[in-house]
Formats: sequence, structure tokens, C-alpha cells
Amino acid sequence: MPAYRLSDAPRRSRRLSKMSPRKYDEDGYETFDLALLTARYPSESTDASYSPHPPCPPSDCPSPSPPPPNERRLSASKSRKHSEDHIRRPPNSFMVFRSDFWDRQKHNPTERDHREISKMAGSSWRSLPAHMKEHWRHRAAAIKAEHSRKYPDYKYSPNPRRKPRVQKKKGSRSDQKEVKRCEEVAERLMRGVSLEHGVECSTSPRPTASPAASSSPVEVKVESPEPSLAPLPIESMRVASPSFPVVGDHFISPFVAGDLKVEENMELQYPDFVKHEDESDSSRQEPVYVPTEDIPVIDLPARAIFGDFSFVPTAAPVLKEQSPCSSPRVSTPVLPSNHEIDNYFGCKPDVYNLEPQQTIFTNPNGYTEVSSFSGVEQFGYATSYDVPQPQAYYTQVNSYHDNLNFAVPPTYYSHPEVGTLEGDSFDEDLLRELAQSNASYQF
DNA sequence: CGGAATGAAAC
DNA sequence: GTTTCATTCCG
Repeated sequence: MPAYRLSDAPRRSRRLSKMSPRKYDEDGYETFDLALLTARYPSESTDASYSPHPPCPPSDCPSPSPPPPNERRLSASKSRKHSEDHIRRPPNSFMVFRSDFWDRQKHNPTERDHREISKMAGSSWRSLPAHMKEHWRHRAAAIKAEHSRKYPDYKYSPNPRRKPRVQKKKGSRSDQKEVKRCEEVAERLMRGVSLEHGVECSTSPRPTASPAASSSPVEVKVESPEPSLAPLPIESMRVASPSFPVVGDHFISPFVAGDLKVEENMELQYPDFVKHEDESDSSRQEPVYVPTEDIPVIDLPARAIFGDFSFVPTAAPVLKEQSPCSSPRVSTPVLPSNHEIDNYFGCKPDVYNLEPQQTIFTNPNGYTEVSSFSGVEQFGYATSYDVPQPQAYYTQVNSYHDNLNFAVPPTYYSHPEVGTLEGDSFDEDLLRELAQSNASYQF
């Protein structure tokens, strides 16, 4: 049974993240369709980078098996890696994080040397709040789950050990001082400190194989007016893209720009949303910090759990000016209108425009997610503010990653036993039956 | 192609 | 405990 609500604290509407869609260049990301339930993969990726494992419908794609053992044996790791049938390991949480870390900066990088990028990512990682690390672990777990689905026979089989005895020095994962300094730089990045002052973590000269080389310090260049890396006062913090800002425990999306004044007991909330077709609309209001208690408590029905999948029907919130919602096709949760949702949550919830092949599902960790398709962010991020049906809403509650509450049009409920609308196997009656047999599900 | 990070999985 | 390899791309 998936852990869903981790906290007993009241659910409050809060939206801390609205990252722009990201594309993953490599397998495991871009092709991460998690087509547990639905059929089609994207026809093609628009991304210039090519996935070595092109998308392919599960039905058409014989489940890949690991390369023949002998072939694996004789190839060097490099050629093996590049061989067509080599199946890469799923990335661990840090690798996913690092990819994201780079993704945020690559369009406007202050540092191009990936040895430094890695150092900064490492620093950021170590300073990441636990719940955010959990977020990345959860993403890695989902990627891994998809990897297993795609390659059921995959087994990690590293090359035979070549250097039996090159003992890495204890401190060689970086010299302690260097770590510290880099952490300071990374912290600035993480907090979204504007980089306009030329803060950079200039690398030590290229490290040689000699362990002594690792002791060369990281030089931190900070041009005036900031002479040092003294911690920034939070109240004057400037959040700028590209950044990965964290305020206290909270993740703030990079698109949040401007001076934010943050005080204790305040949390980020988006203002009443004004329809913007265009992100560059200058009238767009920035999110503001408000007292926590001012954020309306959300009282949502319990999550329905169907075996491996679960859904949270978002009941129509009680609004002052309640109006009928979009009409569901079957007896499913009544979806509030966009306007109602905006009012209710005090902000624009992220909206997913689900493609036919997309679906809502609960991943092995018990988190609700939207399956991905090519070129579009797969987890928890808005893909659009336009809301043609079908659509799904979610708001973030209590933390960045957990307690996602979805409202999904009935046609997009999916279940292994029920199927999805996409397939012909979608069985509304069975869905209804399952739903009714589950006391926690409320229509 | 090494390297820089962290972590999973295999020895 | 030690090694490889996941990501990324500059030097």
C-alpha cells in the first residue's frame, strides 16, 4: 500500500515549483513514457540529441534482453557502452539530480567544465534538504521501474575489474577544503543567487593522477560588490534563473525572479492567476510569500487505491460562488472548473494536457505521476496553461514532491485490470465496480 | 578519453 | 571493502 500522505498537517495549497519542461537527452528520461497502461510511444523526438534506445511501443518491442555474455566479455567498456544493444544502467538519484542540475544551467552556463559542474552538483546534493533528496530518489526509482519494465531481463554486469588494487585515498572524493569552498559556491547557486556578479567556482588546475593535485584549492572569484562568500541575508536574496534556489526547506522554481522577502512562517504562494497565454506577459504576477495560516486548507477526499494504482478524486471545492463543473462522462469525481480551482487554491494549479498515450499512475513509491511522452516533462511540472480537455490538475501540498492531488477526467483513469480509454480494453463498468468495492473511494 | 560528483550493484 | 558505471561535455 503506497504511502501517500506523510503528514497529518492540514493540506494547504502551495505551489513551489513550476519548472519549465525539461528534456532528457538520453534513454531513461526522454523515453520514459511509463506506458504501464497505455499504448503508444511518441512518434519521434524533436530533441536534437538522439536517444540510443529509441522509443518503441511495448507491444511492438520485444522485450530486450541483455547482450550475449560472450559479446559482453570481449568488448572494452567504451565500445561496449556504444554498442547498440548495450543497456545502460538506470541513473541513481544523484545522477538524475545532476542531469537536472546541468539542464538548468546549460542554456546560460556560468561554468562549462563538467568536473566543476559535478563538484557543484555534489555540493548542492549534500546540502539538499532531506525531502528534496527524497524527491530525486523517487524520480530515480520511477526511472528504474520503467527501466525494469522495458528491460525485464536486464542485469547489471560491470566489466571485469581491471585495477584490482588502486586504492582511492580516503579524501580523494575531493579535498575537504575544496569541498567546503565549492559548497559555498553551490549554495549560492542553490539559493538562486544572481550570478551577475560573476560568482564562479573556478577549478583547480587539471588534477593529475597524483593525489597531491587534489589539494589545490578552488578559487572563488567574487567581483565587487561582494567580497566574499558570506552567507547572503535571506531577506535580500535575489532569485534568478538559471538557479536552483532553496529557501529554508522550500524549493523555489527557477522562474521566480525578483527580490523575495521571506520571513519565518511564510510560504510561497502564487497570486490569483490571471490568464496568460504567454509566459512573457509582463502583467504576470509573481508569487508572493504569505503567512502559512492564510493558505486555505484543502480538504480532499481520501485517495482511492486500486491495487497498484491509486487516484485522488478532487472533489469540487466548496466555493462561495459555486457553479457546475465540467461534466464527467461517468460517475466520477466532479471536476471543478479551472476558474474554481484557481480561486480555491488561490493559484493556478499546474495543468497537464494529457496526450492520448499519457496516463496518471502511481509509481512504485506510491507517488502519483503523469506518464511522459517525448519532449515533455514527465513529473510534476506543468506543460501548459491552456486547458483543453482532457486535463488533469494537481496542486502541491506540504512539500515539493509528495501529496500530489490529481483530478483526472474519467477517461484517463487507468488500471491494469481496467485498462485505459486509449486501449479498447477500457472497461468503465469494471472501474466503477472496483471503485465501489473500495470504501475509500468517493464519487 | 579522463575526470568530477554520488550511489547502486556486483565482486 | 572495492570496483564499475550510470550523466555530461570540456580540456
